[in-house]
Formats: sequence, C-alpha cells, structure tokens
Amino acid sequence: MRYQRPKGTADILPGDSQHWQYVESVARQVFSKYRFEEIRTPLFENFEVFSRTSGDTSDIVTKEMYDFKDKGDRHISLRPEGTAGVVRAFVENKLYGPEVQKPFKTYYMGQMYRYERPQSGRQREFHQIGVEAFGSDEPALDVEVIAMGMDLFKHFGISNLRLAINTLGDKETRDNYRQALIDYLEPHFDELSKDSQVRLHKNPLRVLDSKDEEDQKFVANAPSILDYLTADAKQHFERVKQLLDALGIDYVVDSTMVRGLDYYNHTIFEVMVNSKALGHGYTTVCAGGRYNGLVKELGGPEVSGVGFGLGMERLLLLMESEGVEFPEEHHLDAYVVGISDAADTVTLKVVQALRQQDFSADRDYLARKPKAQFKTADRLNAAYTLTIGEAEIAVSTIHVKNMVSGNEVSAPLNDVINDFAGVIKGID
RNA sequence: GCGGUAUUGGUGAAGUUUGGUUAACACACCGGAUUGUGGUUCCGGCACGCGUGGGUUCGAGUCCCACAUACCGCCCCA
Repeated sequence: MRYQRPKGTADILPGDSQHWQYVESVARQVFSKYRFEEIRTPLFENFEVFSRTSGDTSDIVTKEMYDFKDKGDRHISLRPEGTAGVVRAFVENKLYGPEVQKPFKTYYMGQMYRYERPQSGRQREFHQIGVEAFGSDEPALDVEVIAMGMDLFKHFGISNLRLAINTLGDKETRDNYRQALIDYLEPHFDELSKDSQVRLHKNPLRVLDSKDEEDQKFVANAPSILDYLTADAKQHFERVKQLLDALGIDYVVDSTMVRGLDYYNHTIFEVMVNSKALGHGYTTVCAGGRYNGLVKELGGPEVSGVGFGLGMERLLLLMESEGVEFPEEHHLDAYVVGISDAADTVTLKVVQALRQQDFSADRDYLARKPKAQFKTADRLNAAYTLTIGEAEIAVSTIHVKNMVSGNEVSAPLNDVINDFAGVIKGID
C-alpha cells in the first residue's frame, strides 16, 4: 500500500519553493515600507474563536471547518482564515493598550484549512497572506490598506487589475437594507433559484452574489445598499473614494459586492484580475474590508480594524500564467572534480573551504568517473570547475577552469583554500 | 455534500473505439565510444507493468463494480 498525501494537500517541492520564497520576500518588503510587522499565531484555536467571528450559521463554520476534540476534551479548530486568530492575539496580548502605537499594523502568512472540495487553486490546506490594521476609524486607513494591496500586486508584476469597492455601512444601514432587499425579493420568491430561496432569509445579501442567470435579472433591479447608508456610513464611504482619487488609484463601485463572513462593515474591496488561469472574466485575487466590532466580539474594547487577505496558491497560478519572471536562485560557484580515491579527502576539504569563503560549492558523492563529473558540473551550471587528481596532489596544486570563458589555470592548492576570489581574479 | 471527466515509467505520453499472446515513440537519467574536462553526435540500459481492490472471460491496460486521488461545474469561498 502506497501512501498518498491527504486529499486537498500539496507538496511544495524545490523549484516551486523558490517561487514561494520570492513571493513571501516581496510581500515582506512591501509591508515593511508601510510599517506593518509580522505576527505569527497558532494554526489552531479554540473553536469559539472562529464560530464567534465568522457567524455561527455561516457555511465556513457549519461545514468547512476542521474541528476536533483534543485529548483534554477541548474543542479545537484548524484556522480557516487568518483574521480571527490575529484579533484574538490582539486582545489577549492587550495590544490595544496605550503603550502600543495606533494604528497597530500587522501582517501574517501561512497555512489555513478548509474542508471543501479541492479544485485548481483551492485546496484543503492552503496559504494566505494577510494584513490587519487596528485602532483607527479614519477612512485614510482604509485607503492605506487598499493602496498597499495594489502596491503589492504591482511588485508581484501583475497588471490588468481592477479594484472594486463597496460599503456595507454600519449596523443600522445593514438592518434597513436587509429588510428592503427582502421586501423586494419576496414577491419573486417562486422565481428565484433554489439556492437563493434558502439564502433569502438566512443571508439575503448573498442573493446578490448568485451566479444564476435568472437571479441576476432580479438583482439588476434590486435596491442598492448605497441608497440606505446612514449619514455616517455615507460620509465614510465618500471620504474613501475621495482619498483613492487623490492617490490616483482607479476603482469601480460595485454595490452588489458582498462578503461571506459576517464580521465586515463599511468599506469592503476586492482586487480582481482578468486571467484565464483563474477562470473566465474577472476573478478576485485579494479581498478585504473593515471589521469594526470584531475586537469587541472577542472580548476586547471597541477597537476597529481593517485588512485584507490573499490566497498564495491562486496568486502563484496567476503569476505563472502571466509569465512573471522569478529570480533564478540556484547559483553554483564551483564544482570540484576529484579523480581517483586518493582525491576524496582533499576534494571534500576544498569544497568545504570554498563554502567557508561564502562560495556555493559541490562535488560528486557517487564515486563516478571524471567524465561524468564534468558533465554534472556543466549541468549544474557551475561557474568554475576545479579538478584535483593524483598529479595535482603530488605538487599541491588544483586545476581551475572558468566554464564560461573556458580559461583555465593551475593554482596552488593553498591559494584556493585561502583566497579563491584572488585565484579566479587571475583567470578572467 | 451533488454532478461530470480522468488516472499507463522519473517526465510527456501511444495503445482503450473492434479484449488476444514482446506495453510504441520521445525527453530525462545511467553507462560506453583507448587512459583526467563539459554543452554536439553515435551505441546500449531503463515499466515484476498499466491508481487500488474485486468481478466477467479461455484471455483485460482495454469490459463491469467499489474505493482513492486529480481536474471541471454546483454548494461555498475568494
């Protein structure tokens, strides 16, 4: 019986892992410019951390969460998303305290788990990069987060982006709008798709998101949430738009955009891209928004937050299909060819000496013939091939060849061991 | 959770329509072409075997069933 990795998981192998590292390092650099700092929270939390924040009836809680009882009978959940854990840490460590600069800006990257049917770019274990900023209601912070998201994609080398924004307003706005939407859709109940019929009372906003063509006809004429904004909500949203304009960031307002998680309010946004890699038309690669009230929900004070998250797997698919060039990482400075058993010891010493001088170096470990070793040096794209055999050992020298120019010299063994940089300077 | 398609070596795969006896071809890899210098060329090697387990049959990679996994669509999410 052969072992297989669990359904919906992936091995990220060398070659691929370079791409991951590149994306992560670009993200760290960008975040650092905006003064966001990394936070690392547990991969699992108490079940309630997620059920409280995502909504008890949300699908993510009722059927997509990996949850279990541990040996101490604690109800544990693998994190299905990043925000809840960060908020929990924010509260538990009292990062809302006076000694912490506001807003508190942080980012995370790591595994998330959802029990769902795997598809391309959607796995049960997947990875997200996300940011959160706590402690300011100012629209300027919403805009900083959005601007940073757009900046991030620019650094990833992705263009053809579309920024869609909307507002869910405050609680009063949502309550009023929810009722208006129900009032509008109720008369058409029988004409709605089955899924939407269920959604109508459970979460009517989600009807707006329906992919059913029939539903879309009703949605087109549905009341807009923008007409139900309270004065405060409207002012917040207007300011966000003004600031985006001021920064020259293009956007479209999509009043039908909604969120699957219950904790969002006010500004929500999605970065969308038109790429065949992720399906037809514009699809979302990054989503975020404001979540005032979430901190309080988890036992903290009334502190607001805003953030976004993006899926690594989808991002990498996108970058690969857009032909983004990843930096070549596997440079090999020197390959040391040892001829005959007599050379084994000295070959190892040379390789190790080169590494001590900060050169990357490698050698053969299969006792292969010179011919095969030279082939390997070539295939590994070594900048220099060093050769040492009985003839060299006898007079304490080593042969050094520049693989690009073909120039070669015989150098004193000690020079290579102590100052390889000086030796190669003499060749080129 | 529902529906569809697929699963052959390290890789890409032919073969499955019309079940028949040695699983094509290519790439990669390994070895060799007179002794210690590469990228070309030539020669040779490389599936106890067709996802797993059952079944039908004189005979199955080719037919049937179950399971697993991947991909696509739905739910969901983004």
